[in-house]
Amino acid sequence: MLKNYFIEITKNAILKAIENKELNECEKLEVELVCDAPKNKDFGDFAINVSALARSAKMAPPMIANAIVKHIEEADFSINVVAGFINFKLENAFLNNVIKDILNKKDDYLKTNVGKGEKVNIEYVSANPTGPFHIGHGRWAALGSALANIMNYCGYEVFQEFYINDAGNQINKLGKSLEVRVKQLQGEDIELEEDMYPGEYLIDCAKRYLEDNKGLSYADFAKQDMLRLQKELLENFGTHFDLFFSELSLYENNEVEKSMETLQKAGKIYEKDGAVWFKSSDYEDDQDRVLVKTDGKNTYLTADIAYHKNKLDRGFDRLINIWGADHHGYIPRMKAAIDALGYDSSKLEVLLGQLVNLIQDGEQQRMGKRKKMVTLDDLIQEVGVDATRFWMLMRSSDTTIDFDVDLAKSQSDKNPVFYVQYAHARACSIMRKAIEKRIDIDNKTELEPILTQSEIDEFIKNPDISSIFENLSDESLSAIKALILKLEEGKGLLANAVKYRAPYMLCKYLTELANSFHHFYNYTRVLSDDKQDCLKKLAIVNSFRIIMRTMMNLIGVNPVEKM
RNA sequence: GUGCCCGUAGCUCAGCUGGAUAGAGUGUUUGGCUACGAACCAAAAGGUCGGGGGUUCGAAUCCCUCCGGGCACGCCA
Repeated sequence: MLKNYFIEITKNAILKAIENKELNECEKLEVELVCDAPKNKDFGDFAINVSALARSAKMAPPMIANAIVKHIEEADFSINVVAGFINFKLENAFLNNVIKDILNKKDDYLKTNVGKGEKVNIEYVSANPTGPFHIGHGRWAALGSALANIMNYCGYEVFQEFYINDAGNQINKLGKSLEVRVKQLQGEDIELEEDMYPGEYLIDCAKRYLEDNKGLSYADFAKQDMLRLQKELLENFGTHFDLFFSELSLYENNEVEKSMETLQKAGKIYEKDGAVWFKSSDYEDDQDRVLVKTDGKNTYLTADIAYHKNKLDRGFDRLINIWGADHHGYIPRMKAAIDALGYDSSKLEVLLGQLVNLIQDGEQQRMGKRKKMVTLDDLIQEVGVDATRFWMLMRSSDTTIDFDVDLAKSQSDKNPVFYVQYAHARACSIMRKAIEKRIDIDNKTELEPILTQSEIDEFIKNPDISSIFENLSDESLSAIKALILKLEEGKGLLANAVKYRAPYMLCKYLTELANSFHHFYNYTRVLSDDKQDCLKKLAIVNSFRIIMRTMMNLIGVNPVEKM
């Protein structure tokens, strides 16, 4: 990465300057120098601010900068100093190397080994199998799968998991609700009771039950039916799980019992008021938690402890759970349980996402509290998978999303995803045009294509685009430089997105990159009869296409070639 | 009351490991298609970075405090 390259150079120069007594010793030599693009492009392409050294070196920032610069040899770049900033301006050879590198590594160009092979389990969505997903689930599905993709791409060994909450009381309720719906279809005069599931989706489920109940109970049939629908939707939404883990199986395999025993042996369990308690207040939790209720049934936590033990026993170095912010109070007890079981709770990382508010008819609605709620399925039908995913991912997960359904429908073509896809499709179109036959407008005769695919392939093997930096307009030249630098930025950006578990950074980057391309396109004619010139510019277009599709694939948005 | 998240342009949001003139999309106004996709580009206008204090050469960014909005504080899942 270019930024790190300049930081290295600068650090070495600092050492030399100190050696020559041109710079006072500074304690904060190990300070992290930050390299960024200057606000003002006239200063250069990258800038390092040395003001951070000012205090310990007891020198004014400009003097420090000048002392350092003496020890940097200009190569493919030039330097100028403004105040405490050392500005680097790239020469053309630098840009040429970026293009060469991208065309050489193709879809692997953005890879950095951040993960170092660490085994990570990402658990997300994990809904009850009692009905269709609401829009909020869509956020977790998009976030989890995008995070899994970028971590996997950057060197983690990622395993994606969905925990099926199929053991609780809600399954009985689901079964009873289905029973009523079935009997209604059979003509019985019977109504749903107060605490049953009112959704009309169970009517369809009842129809399927009547067609073929497979010899299952109402509850089992409904559960399997709902789970099947959920799985279908998730796959359709570009979200793939390696494992759907059943809560019920923890009971069937006695794993709940075993983890309870482990806690017992650790002395972290006691009885009080007819219930069994976990002494989570021995850790960071502010109070103890019930594991077995007075009615003899387990709480949700009890099985969840066994589940996390199961995950840890499978040898993951790290567990990432994606939870809605409404579950944040649950974190301390889960961490306490992991510690009490004898594992390291720092292996558990909980990514809290703020909720999605649904706005309908100008009114805010609480998720799942209304009968006529909009499901994720409805939304996808209306605006499509790509637009939905992009919309869910483009905001930091720390921000509550107000999802105005009507706005999303009416303005679906204003969704930034189309801007991004358009840029990619445009680039693809240019690539196509280059090898297609043309029509001469004046004579209405057919002309041979400008280039053949094999000519392009040959050029791409060892591209040299240096010469196109001559003979271009100022606008065109600066647009090309900006585009190439933006392409190069992708690698560092992706590494950061992984580090901060923040796929939204990719959306922002994609929008910026698309803008750089559109800008470039506007000032630079790519196709012409000059074959060599064409090949060089196509190399840039192709590089753009590669970075674009790599990033889009990572967030699960389809890099369409035509639209 | 306690804990967590948020408060930045009319609206939706970036920027928050402290650094140059606080950015983008959208909306408004204006200019740009006889050549590769105008679903595009460019320009203008638009700001007490919620208020106040503090640390610092320097604060949207760190600390304290207050205000406003959201979420959670179950023997629900």
